[in-house]
Amino acid sequence: MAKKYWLMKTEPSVFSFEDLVKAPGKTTAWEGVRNYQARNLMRDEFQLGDLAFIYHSGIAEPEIAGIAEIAKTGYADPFAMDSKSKYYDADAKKKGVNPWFLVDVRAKKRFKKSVTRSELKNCKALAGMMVLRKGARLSVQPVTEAEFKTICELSDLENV
DNA sequence: GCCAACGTTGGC
DNA sequence: GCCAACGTTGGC
Repeated sequence: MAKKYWLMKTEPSVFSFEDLVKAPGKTTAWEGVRNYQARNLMRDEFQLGDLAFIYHSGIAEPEIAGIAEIAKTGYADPFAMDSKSKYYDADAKKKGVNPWFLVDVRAKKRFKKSVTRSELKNCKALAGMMVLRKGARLSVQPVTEAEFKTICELSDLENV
C-alpha cells in the first residue's frame, strides 16, 4: 500500500520533537489521544513507515519541527487503563474495555529551522491544509502527498 | 488572557 | 434523537 502522510500535534512543554530525538531509540509511544476520529486514524489508517510531521501547538509561533516515521502500528493505549497516568480513563477501566489506540513514532528528520504556521499560511499550495483551517482541533490529521512535499521543500532537511 | 470552534454529555 | 450546556483546544 502507498505510504501515507500525517500531522501529529503536541504541546512542546509536554513533549517536543527534541524530546523525541532524545528518547531511547528516538522512539516513543504517542499516548493520550482521546478523540475518536484521531483514534480511528491511528487504529485503521496508520501504516508502518508512514511519515508524520510533528507539529508544536499552544505556543506563540506554532510550527512543524520535524518528521517522524511510524515505528509501530495501532495498538491499545495502556495508559488509558493505568490509574496513575494522567491519561487514565476511569470509565474504560470500569467497563473493562479500552477503546483507545496509539502508535509508536520514531524521529526521522529534524528541520534545521522549524516551518512556522505563518510560513505555511503564506504558501498558496497549502491553502487547503487541514491544520490551517480555523478551529481544526483534530490532533492527528491526514496530510496529502502534495502537501508533504511542499512542506519538505519549505524546510531545510537534515538527518537526525 | 480572550474567545471561537469543536466534541461530548446529559436532560428531555 | 435533539440540542443546550459545558469543557477543551489552540490561535491570536
